[in-house]
Order: sequence, then C-alpha cells, then structure tokens
Amino acid sequence: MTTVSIKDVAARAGVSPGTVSNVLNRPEKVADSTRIRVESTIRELGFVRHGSASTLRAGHSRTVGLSVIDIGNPFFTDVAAGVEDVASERGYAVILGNSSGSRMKEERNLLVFAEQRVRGVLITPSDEDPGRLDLLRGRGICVVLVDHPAERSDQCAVAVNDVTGGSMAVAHLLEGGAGSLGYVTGPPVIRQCQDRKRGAEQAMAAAGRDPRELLEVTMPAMTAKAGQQAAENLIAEGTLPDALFCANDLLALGMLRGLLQAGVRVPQDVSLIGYDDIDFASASTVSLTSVRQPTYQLGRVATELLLDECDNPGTHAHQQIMFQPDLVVRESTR
Amino acid sequence: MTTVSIKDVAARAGVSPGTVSNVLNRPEKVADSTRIRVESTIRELGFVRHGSASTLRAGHSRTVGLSVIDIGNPFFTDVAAGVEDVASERGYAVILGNSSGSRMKEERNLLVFAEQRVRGVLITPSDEDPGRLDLLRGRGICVVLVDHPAERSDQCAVAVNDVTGGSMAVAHLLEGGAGSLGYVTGPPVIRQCQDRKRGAEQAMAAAGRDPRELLEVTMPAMTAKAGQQAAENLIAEGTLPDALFCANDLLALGMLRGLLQAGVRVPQDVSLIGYDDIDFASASTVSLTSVRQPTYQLGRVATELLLDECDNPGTHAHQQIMFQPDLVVRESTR
DNA sequence: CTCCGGACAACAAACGTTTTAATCGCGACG
DNA sequence: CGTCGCGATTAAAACGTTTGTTGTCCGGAG
Repeated sequence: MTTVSIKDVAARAGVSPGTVSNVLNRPEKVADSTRIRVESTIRELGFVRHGSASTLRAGHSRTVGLSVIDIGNPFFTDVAAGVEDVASERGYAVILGNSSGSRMKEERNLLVFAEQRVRGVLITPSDEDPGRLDLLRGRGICVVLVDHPAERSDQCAVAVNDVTGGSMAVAHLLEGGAGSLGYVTGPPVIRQCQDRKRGAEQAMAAAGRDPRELLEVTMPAMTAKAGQQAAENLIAEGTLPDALFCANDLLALGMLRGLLQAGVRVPQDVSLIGYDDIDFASASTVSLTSVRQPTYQLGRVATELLLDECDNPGTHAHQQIMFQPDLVVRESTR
Repeated sequence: MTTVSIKDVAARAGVSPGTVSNVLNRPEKVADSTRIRVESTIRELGFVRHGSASTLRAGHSRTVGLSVIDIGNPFFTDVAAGVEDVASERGYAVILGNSSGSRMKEERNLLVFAEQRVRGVLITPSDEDPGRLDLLRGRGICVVLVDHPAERSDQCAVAVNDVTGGSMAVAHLLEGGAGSLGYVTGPPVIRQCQDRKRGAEQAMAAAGRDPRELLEVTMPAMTAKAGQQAAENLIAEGTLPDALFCANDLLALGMLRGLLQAGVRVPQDVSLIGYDDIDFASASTVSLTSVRQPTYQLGRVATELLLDECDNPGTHAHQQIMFQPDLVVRESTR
C-alpha cells in the first residue's frame, strides 16, 4: 500500500531525486553508468511516476481530451481509433468524453479536461457556440476541431466536405429516377445535418427541381432507434417519399428496418441512402448505399495537428484540412 | 494564459485559501454568507480547480479507468455507457483504455491508469494473468472485473454466464436439425471464447452427440472482417458445416456477408447464430439469431461495486455477480 | 603546479491543493 | 466578570515531481 516515490528510488540507488527525474525525462543528461543503475532500481522497486505531481510541477500533462457526439456510432469509434494510435505513438494518453449530443454533458466533459490540465482537446462540437472553446484556449489548452470546418483561421480543423457529400447522395437518388424526396436528419444544431441538407438542396436545384420539394424529417437523435421511429411516422402519416436520404447510416439502418417491417420494399418501393459508410452498412438486410468518409484518417490527422501545435507553439501554422467524401453504391438505391 | 488559482480566489474574496478549499469540498463547514461570496468570486474569475494538485495532496483522483478489449464492438460501447452513467452520477470521470486484444496495449493502459492514480479500475481482461491486477491492488487501486468471473473471492466481479449462453446457442442449432456443427471463435486466451465453447460442447453431449464433432475455427480477431475471412476459408476448404455458432455478433455478421457473397443461403444451407445481440444483429441481411446479454446493466453494476469499494473500503463486501443470458431467435437459424 | 572548463550530480525552490491544528470572536454560563 | 465552549476561519505543513542553480570532481592546457 505504501507507494514508492522518486525519493525511495534515489535513496536506494544512491543518487539524488533530481537525478532520478533526469533519468526519466532527459536520459541524455545523465551518465550511462548511473542511468543504468537507476533504471534497474526503478524496476526493482516497481516505481511508477506520479502523473499528478509531474503535471503539477511541469504545468501540463501528457494527455489529450477527445470529445465526441456519440461513441456508440461506429463513425466516431473509427475516428477515436485514429486519435488513439497517433497519441500513443507520441506518448500521450487519451481521455475520451462522450457528449451524447447533450450540451450539458459536453460542457461537463470539457470541465473535466480543464481540471485534468490536458495538453490539448480534440472536439466534434455538438453545436455552433465557439465560446467554450475560447475559454479553453485562454487557459493555454490547444483545440482542434474534428469533422467540423474552422470558422476562423486562428485554429486547426479537420473536416470532410458535407455539402459535397449531401449533393452526391441526392444527385444519385435523382439519377435513379426519384420522384418525391425526403431528408431524414438529426437535431438542427448539428452542423453536419445542416451541411448535408444544403448539399441535397443544391443537387435538387442543379437537376432543375425545386429544393423546397425536399421533405425534411427531423429526429431528436441520430440513432437506429430514431430511424425506425421515423419510418413508422412516415408510414403512419402516409407521407412516405420515393427516395430517402438519411443524415447518417444509423438512421438509415433503422429506417430500413422500419420500412421492411411495414412491408415496404427497398429499393423497389423506396430508394434509401445513408452517410458514413460504417462497417455494418454493407451487411444489412439490403446492403446500404452510403457516402464514405476517411474516418480513421480524420482522427489521425487531427491528432497530428494538435500535437504539433502543443509541441511547437512558436512555429506551428494553423491548418484547415478538408477531405472529400466518396459515394459507395450498393443495393438500397435504384 | 495566466491560470487562476485558489489563492487568487481567496485574495479576491478576502478569505484564506483553506476556506476556498472548504467551499469546494465540504461546503457545510463554511458559513452561508462567506460560501456565497466565495462561490460568486469563483465564477467571476473563472476559476477551475487544478485536478493534479488536488490528486497529489488527496492521494487519489476522482477518475476511474475502464479497460476494454475492443471499443469498436457495440457490446463494449454499451458497457461503457453504463459505466459512464454511474460514474458521472457520482462525480467521477472515466478514462477509457482500449486494448484491441493486445496484451502490450492493455499493459500500457494500466500503466497510464496507475500514473494517473485513478481511484479504481474496471477491466475486461484480455487474458488470464491476474498478476498485473494484483500489482494495481498493491498500489491501493480497487479493481473490478467486467464480463469476467472472479477466480478468487477477494475481489468483485460482474459477468454473464457464458457456458450457459454457449449451451443455449448450440442446443438451439441442434433442435433445428443441425448435422455438422462449427464454432467460429477468437483468440483462445479470451475467456469468453473458451466458456462459450465449453457450453457448446455440453449441449452436444446432452444431445447425445460427440463434442469432438464440433469443428473449431479460430480467428485472430473477433471482428466482422475476421468473420468474413472465416467464411471464405471454410468455403475454399470445402469444410462448411450445416450450422455455425459464432463467438460474437461481429464474427457472425462478417460470416453472414461472406456466406451470402459465395451464394450460400442462410438459413436454408447453413444455420447461423451469433452472440451479444448487438443492435445491428436485427438489421442484417438475414436477421441474426443471437444470445443477448444485459450489457448496459453489466457496466452499471460493475461501476457501482467499484465505487462502493472505493468509498467504503472498510465495510465493503466483495461480490461476484453472474447474470444469465437470453436466446433471441430470428431468421438466421432453422 | 595551478587554473580552467566540462561533465555530472546535488540542492532547494517551486507547482496548487488539502487538511490538521491552532486561533479568533462571541455569547452563555457559572 | 472571567471562563468555557463552540462555530468559523486561518496558518502552515505536507503531497511527489521538475528544474535552474550551485557544487564537485576530473583531466588537460598553460
């Protein structure tokens, strides 16, 4: 139970605590002979550095915070995988915060990050208010936006063009001969939902259709359950369009389930397209046409930018990176 | 950039640092008038407690570590949701570690937990070595096993009976008239894989069949990709059985995809059953028969036990809780 | 033989909080 | 009127590191 400190190691190895610290943090500053002796003493005593003490003195920790909207969504687990790989390559640990789309939870997570004095924060914001992020920056915590374009140039951001993606999706539905069109989406505060809608409208306009024809169905969450609910609502109301564009694959898969259960055939009766191309999209009852994003890469690049900013605050140049999505056509669309 | 400390708040509010600390940690000890004054000063200055300093002095943090085998598996995201809900109800933050089935990564995550002086650790161990966990306990860090029964009675553990589950699955396949049977599994060091196999063998024996008839297919990972690979292997080798029990739903969904792509009909040619009943199981091409576990509950209960042990080290009674699984029959089995 | 410089290592002062013991003010009680 | 007791507050000593400064010991140059 008695925890072994750097002093214990120092005493046992016959050196000063400062030297042990140097062995840990700047091994090149200490003679090989003593370094080896200290290292073996560390192993012998099972010493583990007290991260908090280290953080306290050094002024910053070796952790980064990652705040996502829904860790149950494979899109975000893929992003998180990219983040974690880069972070651990560079000796950082990742603290994961899941906002579940709730602003309150997001704020609580950011507070935890601030208390832990994380080195930096990666965040897919759940709404458009930049205030909280400036608060972090004011504390010397770097922030990189993930899957969200920067509204200003004094920050890094990594995103995928959602307007293009939405446009691709609806263009594809129109090519398939869609008459009436629906857009099934999540809370309007989520930027991705807005941008994909904008793209959808552009595609309609480009095809000579009135964008106002697009029936918008807004659900409180972007989950499979919500998608199924949307299907039931549309069917009950008798407003089911020819072709449906869902703002993400979870909604689309739920929608698919709901449609099939009600005897609606996909794609014969209704064309269906999702977004994200999660792994399960290709395994579903009717394999899902979707818009693919470079998800893992998103996480990797964002983390590289973040750590670069942390480690070279002087020379770091902010970057706004925008990837392009791909259309993956499968069975669910005509 | 200058960070505001408890001293700044104290000076501004005209009290001592100790009083500010009391306002933060034992508000009942301080007179209402001063408490209100201090609280408003805290807001005014935007003070955020330095978690590391607090941890250092107090000897432990307000965080728990959660180490899982594969955060990409919806089973674990559900568990994590249960953990997070309870933890945040009680004012704890969760540090998530993903071992990806690699022992090395798991050890690195545990090291991070130890450095951060987490209050306790929830872990689904990736193999059977209890040594690392004793090391944590030796440091005064409580450990609760998740989805893993305790081998000893001096610890808490929460699990679901995998032997029963495996037995249910195979009994169901046999009832469906399965001739030859296969078990598609992950790395043998994973206990769940072993137990489910044991259950499968028991069910065969109970039906008067020789357990050695069970064809075991071992894959290096328990992912959809691995499942699809397994399907391709079985078909190439011409050893495809009548009925397949997959050790989890990801394997089963991948298997399903592989079978259908090769023109094998499910369930007419092959019966297929998975394990976990993840959300996607019911949305797949052929909806998947599976064994359901109380996943979210698993995370909740484990966390409650952990925090109880942390907060009442004296009176805490170790518990080993074993839930029972349910069979959910869908289209993929005859 | 002295002096200088370089390479290591020791020393000691922080970092921001918690917590115990000590202090203060004040009304009540003897 | 003195003292006691009590609640509210303060003062100061930790907690385990990191880090800039100081010190020591060498070998080699002058």
